[in-house]
Amino acid sequence: MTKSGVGARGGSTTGARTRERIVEAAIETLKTEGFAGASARAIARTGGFNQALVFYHFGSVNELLLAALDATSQTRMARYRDAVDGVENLGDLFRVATEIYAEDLDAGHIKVLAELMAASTTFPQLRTEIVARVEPWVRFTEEALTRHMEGSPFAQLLAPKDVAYAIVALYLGMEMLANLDDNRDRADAIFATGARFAALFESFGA
Amino acid sequence: MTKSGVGARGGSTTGARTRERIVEAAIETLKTEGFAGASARAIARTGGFNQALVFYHFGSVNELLLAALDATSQTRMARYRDAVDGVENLGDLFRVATEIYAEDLDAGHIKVLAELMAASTTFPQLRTEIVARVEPWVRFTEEALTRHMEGSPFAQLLAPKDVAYAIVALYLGMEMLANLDDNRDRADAIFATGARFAALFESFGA
DNA sequence: GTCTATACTTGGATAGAC
DNA sequence: GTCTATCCAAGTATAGAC
Repeated sequence: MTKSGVGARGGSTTGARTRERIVEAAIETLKTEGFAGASARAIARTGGFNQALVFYHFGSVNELLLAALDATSQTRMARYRDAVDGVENLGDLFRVATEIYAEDLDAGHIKVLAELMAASTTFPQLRTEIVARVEPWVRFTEEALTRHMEGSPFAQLLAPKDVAYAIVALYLGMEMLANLDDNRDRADAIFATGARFAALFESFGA
Repeated sequence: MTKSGVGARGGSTTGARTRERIVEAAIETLKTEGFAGASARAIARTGGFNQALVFYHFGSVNELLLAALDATSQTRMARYRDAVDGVENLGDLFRVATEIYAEDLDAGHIKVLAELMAASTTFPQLRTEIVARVEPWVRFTEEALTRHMEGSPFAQLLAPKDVAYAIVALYLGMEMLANLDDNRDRADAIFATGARFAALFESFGA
């Protein structure tokens, strides 16, 4: 509703840059302080700007947080798309997924999503919005799987849609667990296990 | 710190029953309103008692919420232990896990944990406490797996500890996703896929 | 478009009556 | 051990100056 005046010229006005700064600060605060700590005041403190700007540019804190989720999702999706592009087989897919996931974990990208998902219990208005932002990830995973599972003898056993859903769930769960004990090793071990499995699959498929 | 006077006789005084009522209300509120909605006042409203009792009996809201997590964890652990007791093979294990997980999802048992895990980002004091309460679940899963994977040709490929960690992560993630879109079907599909896999494993092992 | 000031609300927590 | 009353801190959101 409340929007800054970005003209039809498409140039980035000062207002648009401020919006970006606010979104960045929101992401950072969400990562380090969690949802309950991501108040307008805390976000403003993080970004070094005025608290009232949040409401001027985004109307409410929750709307800002959704914009923050949009921003991370977009950059992360681009990264994943790019990385998955050069993949030739299921083993490669696993290796690539392992690497990027390590990035995610270190940088806390998934945390933004996880925090907002948990918060959507308290703020039902968030739910629909978040569903719409999770769905592309399930679809992306499903498509990547479909491409590389075709012809595999496991294709009949495993519906890509289900596997994709499970993988997204696993990512979320690992993020939560890893953040809890500050231990990436176990997530790494899971990927290693998955990789061994993928290798096994391919030996059957050959 | 602040504790009600439960005497050495072990009988349940009125104070002890009130504690229980508060814990139950906390669980209920956490499930329906989420962490951000689980204020002392909201919990008191749910349980029909006075808000000040939370502080008298538990010192702070967060300490109450941890007590709530303890309570659900205990009853759920008992349920899982009981159900897994009669299991003879990996296929059974899957069937049983599927059934109880459906209960969890419907009743929102895991939600209590998921909400508190997300909140632990904001309240670091919660973290250590929650780690201690997650660990038994990983261990329980690991032990159940170890019992039924022995002798399987996959035992060398899959370290029970890693698989257990992955399963706990998967449970958490599925809970979050299922609550998001109010759709249990996909979680069911994942279990069904897992069951087909377990059957495949056993056909190899026989 | 950004800042200051402020109104309003909710929640944590305690004191003191019962 | 429970309730009423209250204090205080923090947060959302808006009005109005700049």
